[in-house]
Amino acid sequence: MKQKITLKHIARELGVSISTVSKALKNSEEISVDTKEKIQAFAKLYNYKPNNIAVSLKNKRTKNIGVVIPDIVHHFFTTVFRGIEKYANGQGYNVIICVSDESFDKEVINMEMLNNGSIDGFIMSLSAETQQKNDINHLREVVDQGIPLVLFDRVTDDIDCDKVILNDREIAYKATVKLLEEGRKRIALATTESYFNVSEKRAEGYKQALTEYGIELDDNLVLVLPYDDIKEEVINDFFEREAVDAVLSVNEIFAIQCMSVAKKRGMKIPEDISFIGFTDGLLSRYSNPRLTVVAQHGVTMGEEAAKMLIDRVEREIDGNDEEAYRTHIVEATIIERESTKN
Amino acid sequence: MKQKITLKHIARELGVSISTVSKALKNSEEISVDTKEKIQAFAKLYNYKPNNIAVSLKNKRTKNIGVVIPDIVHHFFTTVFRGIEKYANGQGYNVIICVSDESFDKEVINMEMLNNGSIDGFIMSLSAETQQKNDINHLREVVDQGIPLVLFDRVTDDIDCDKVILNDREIAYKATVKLLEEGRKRIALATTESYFNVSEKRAEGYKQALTEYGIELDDNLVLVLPYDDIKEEVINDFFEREAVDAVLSVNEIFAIQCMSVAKKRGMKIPEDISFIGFTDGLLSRYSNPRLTVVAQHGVTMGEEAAKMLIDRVEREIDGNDEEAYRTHIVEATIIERESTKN
DNA sequence: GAAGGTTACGAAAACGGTTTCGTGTTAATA
DNA sequence: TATTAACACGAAACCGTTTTCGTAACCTTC
Repeated sequence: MKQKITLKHIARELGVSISTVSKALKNSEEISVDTKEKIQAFAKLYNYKPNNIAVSLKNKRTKNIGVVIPDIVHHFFTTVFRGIEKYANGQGYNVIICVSDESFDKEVINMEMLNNGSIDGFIMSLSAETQQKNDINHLREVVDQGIPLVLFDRVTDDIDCDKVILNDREIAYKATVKLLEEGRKRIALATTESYFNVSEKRAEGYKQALTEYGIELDDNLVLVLPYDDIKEEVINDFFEREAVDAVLSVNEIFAIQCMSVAKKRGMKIPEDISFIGFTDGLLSRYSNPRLTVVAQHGVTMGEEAAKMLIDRVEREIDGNDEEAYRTHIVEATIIERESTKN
Repeated sequence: MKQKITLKHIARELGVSISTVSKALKNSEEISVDTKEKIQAFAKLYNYKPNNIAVSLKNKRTKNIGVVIPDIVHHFFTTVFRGIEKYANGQGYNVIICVSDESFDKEVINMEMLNNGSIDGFIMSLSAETQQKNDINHLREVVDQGIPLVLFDRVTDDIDCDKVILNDREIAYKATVKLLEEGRKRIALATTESYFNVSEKRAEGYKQALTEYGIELDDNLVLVLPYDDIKEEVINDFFEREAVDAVLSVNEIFAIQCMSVAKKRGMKIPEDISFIGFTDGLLSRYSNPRLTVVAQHGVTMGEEAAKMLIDRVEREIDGNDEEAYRTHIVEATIIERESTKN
């Protein structure tokens, strides 16, 4: 078991000082070519790698970014994370990830765990509970400390920082219009229980489209489902109660489940009823019929978030601090598959 | 923007030495109650948090663990990661994750990025390419350096370290037996192209069961599919060519796709044909019919891997180094749903 | 040959903690 | 009153780097 080698070891072994070794390995002009070659060869031979922790302490930057998300076993967050990781690694940054599990307390604890010098900045999407309570003191604190923060998807207007969001309202509007253009009259909205800002925005788009097409809003057509453990009866009762000829769903699970119930009730898709869901995950791709979806381009969102964060981190280092906060909007697209008419 | 406060600040402000502050905050007996109270109150007021980087440098341990996996947008790995993160966070460890994207080079680069003092140990699952080449010098190197390493799922026999694996052979055997007990005679195996050790083990179990039931092995019943971009025709041709009354699939995607083709060919599930897939993901749960699966208990695997790693890290610190390497076997279970007979 | 300029390197401070050891003050004891 | 022990704290080393500054030794130049 060979221990990691340090500057000190090299210096002692070669009979020079630590500073000389450090400079030589950075190819400093200060050191003679002979000495540099000797030191570099030795370092290479023993596979010297600077200790990152020491460098971090000295430089006051870690090249780590902290990601706090509500869930990882979830297609959208996974793809966003993929984007973050991809961009960050490309820039030589590592990614430390913590999962809040939709819990406010865990979110706070996670942030505290990371906010002790371990990271250069945060990328976050708020937990359900945080959004409900709208308690964002933990975010305020990091912003006040001057630690760069980028919020994505589940953001809050109450905090001033960089953000990456989807054009939720517009795309929901477009999706609804698409259903209307198919001739659908009674379009249901399958949405979440607790109030996520994204669900709200999607509902706005949905309503706007209906209104523009002269269709009266009917609250009975809004089906609110719990985040998990969805009972099929609930959906069945809904279909029993309401004559529905299309469903716009804020996620793919709701859409798939509604589709499944509709099929069981003998409805033909897309002849009798159309479906559009948010999130272009595996479920949509392999469902029967394949589900028309709103692709959220998670990877793009992640890359953009990482870019915004890293740009700001590096700007801070260079001293050009005061750049205004931006909100980047990622354009969702509709992927037409078999659950809607063409 | 208030800067983070350090021991030095507190010391200066309170007119004591840094050592006194450090000790007071650790509630050392050496410091008088008065002084301690004063210092602790001050620290609390200014929300003092020790700088993790400095502590890491001093202690030579980071309380970070590095996870390198082939893919994150993949249900199984995601659940394992969830388990790792859960256990690790509970023990006060953070998790840095890198994705190798099934590429050998990226795997090596990722490990090098982390192996410079940033982490106390690795948890890994090998990339497809690494398994193909069976080039494991990068693993050897970290093991030689005495850095704890835990391999899970996609492991190699050629490296001596802690491992967490599934009882792949046995569970594939059981699944096949289940199909045989249903009276199935021509059981297909849908498997991957490149040779993953897990696919191989599953194939072994499959073959063993057939042999024990006196059924001659027929290589024509083994359907090898590419990892992505599967063409439906390939599967259709397979069904056209071979009379198949059951399919055991090494993952859920293959199973779902085969099921979809079988349905299109007019076969009744599970009357005419049964399906069992590995991985209890969303696809299986929401497919039609719902797919009977082998649950790999990813969270358990992740927790176990994290536990093994952290135990070893902490043992090393305490000096009781030489504990033999273990291989923990997680028992998969079969979840019966609608794609098999009861 | 004195003044000034390079060259090539080392000493030391700094990053923010932890920890060992030394020491001045006070209290207890003989 | 002298000795000693307990108490409360500070100095300093250390973790592994980076970086500033100082300085011998040599080289120019007039």
